[in-house]
Amino acid sequence: MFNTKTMDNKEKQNKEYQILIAAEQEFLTKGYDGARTTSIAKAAGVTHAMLHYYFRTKEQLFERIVDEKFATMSHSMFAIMGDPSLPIIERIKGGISAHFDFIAENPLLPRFIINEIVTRPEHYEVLYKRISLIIETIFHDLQFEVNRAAERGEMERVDVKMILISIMSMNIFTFLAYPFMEPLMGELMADRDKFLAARKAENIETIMKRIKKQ
Amino acid sequence: MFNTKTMDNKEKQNKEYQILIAAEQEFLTKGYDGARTTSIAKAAGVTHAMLHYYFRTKEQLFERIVDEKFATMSHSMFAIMGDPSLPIIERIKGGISAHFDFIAENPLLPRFIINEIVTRPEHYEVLYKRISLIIETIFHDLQFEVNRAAERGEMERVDVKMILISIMSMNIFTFLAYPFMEPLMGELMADRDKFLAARKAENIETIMKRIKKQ
DNA sequence: TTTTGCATTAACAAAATTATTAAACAACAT
DNA sequence: ATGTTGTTTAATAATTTTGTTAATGCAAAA
Repeated sequence: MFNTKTMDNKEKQNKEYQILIAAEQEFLTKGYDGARTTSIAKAAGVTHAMLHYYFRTKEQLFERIVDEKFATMSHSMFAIMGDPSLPIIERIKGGISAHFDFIAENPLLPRFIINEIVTRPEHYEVLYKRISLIIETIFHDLQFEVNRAAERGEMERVDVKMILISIMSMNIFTFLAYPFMEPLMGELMADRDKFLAARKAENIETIMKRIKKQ
Repeated sequence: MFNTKTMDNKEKQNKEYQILIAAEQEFLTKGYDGARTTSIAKAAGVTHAMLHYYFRTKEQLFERIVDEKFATMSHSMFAIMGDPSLPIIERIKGGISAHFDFIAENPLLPRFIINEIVTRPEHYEVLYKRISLIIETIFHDLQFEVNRAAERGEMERVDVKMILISIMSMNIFTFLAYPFMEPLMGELMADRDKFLAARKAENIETIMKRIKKQ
């Protein structure tokens, strides 16, 4: 969603903003190639000339959405970091949970980002640097804590990078592949919230068992 | 890849087959919307009128690729089942490894399937039934073995469905998000094979710890 | 009130993409 | 040789989608 704090009500109701909202939905669900500027304009309740008036080209409108979604992705990754004031085990537990919740609120984000990077490598440079920075921050801090805890015999001395990948894999895949899991889960899937709660618990349990001292 | 056993050399060199090969590559990397029939024709070394002569429409050509890729996905899922003659722990270990290797040989498959299902729900019905069948087979058999082993105290009594999701999550995400991991992994990523071997080992280790008796 | 600047509309142009057709060609059986 | 069948090419049609423009409105500043 777009920065609502710096937008007053008038702005929220104006056409430019409506176009952004509609574009976000269209690009997230259909990707750049599948998105249609006419369809965005229609959903926003404006003529498609208006769309071009405000954003010039489909490409420029898309860039606006990409920027915003990359920022959201950064936030989601920071969520894994957890609360540094907690003991390391609790901290990782909380990080997994927070990351899961973040993706749950942005379920279309992972597919969008993955597709963008794979099919439009020109975006890669900017994202690469952004991710590197995040990873440096999270990784060094966490690995330091993990090493200390391992020395105290509280947990295994694990490679935090590997653990981070496993956490992201399990959390993100839940939403990427949600449509496939219906036939797999049967009854449990009937209630989406129930299923997600069970998956979150399972992901936490899996990582906890991976890092706990045997 | 297309059934090469029933195709002699003459057929392999013919235009229809070349179009299929080119279409597979184009659709897998760019998706339906991003793919261009002219680009497929060019890559196949035929005029684009030839493409329409053989396959009538882009849609029909695409269906051919979808059918083939859905079949490949089925095979990948069966790989998780492992060798039923082995003890359950070894069997699951082998299943994870085989599944990982299968995806490694078809790294574009997961993104293609996920995008198809999300953006073209009309395919969902056929896939739903196909997955259901596979899952029934794999799940019942594995859960039965797991329950027996759990009674003998050899492992935890886990929900096999949850374990299957975790395995697929970690194996598939490795390839879905491969481009993102470069900044995360640094040196290790320099050698792709080394990284994949490390990831496979980590996925196996994670699941083993999850199911082993504490 | 005039001017200025942005917003809006409708019509249209341009480009890209998919699809068709008519005619030429080749292989081959009769 | 002739007719039949399927293949190939070049040209072009049709459609879809993106982008532009000129005219008009409208509200606030000068």
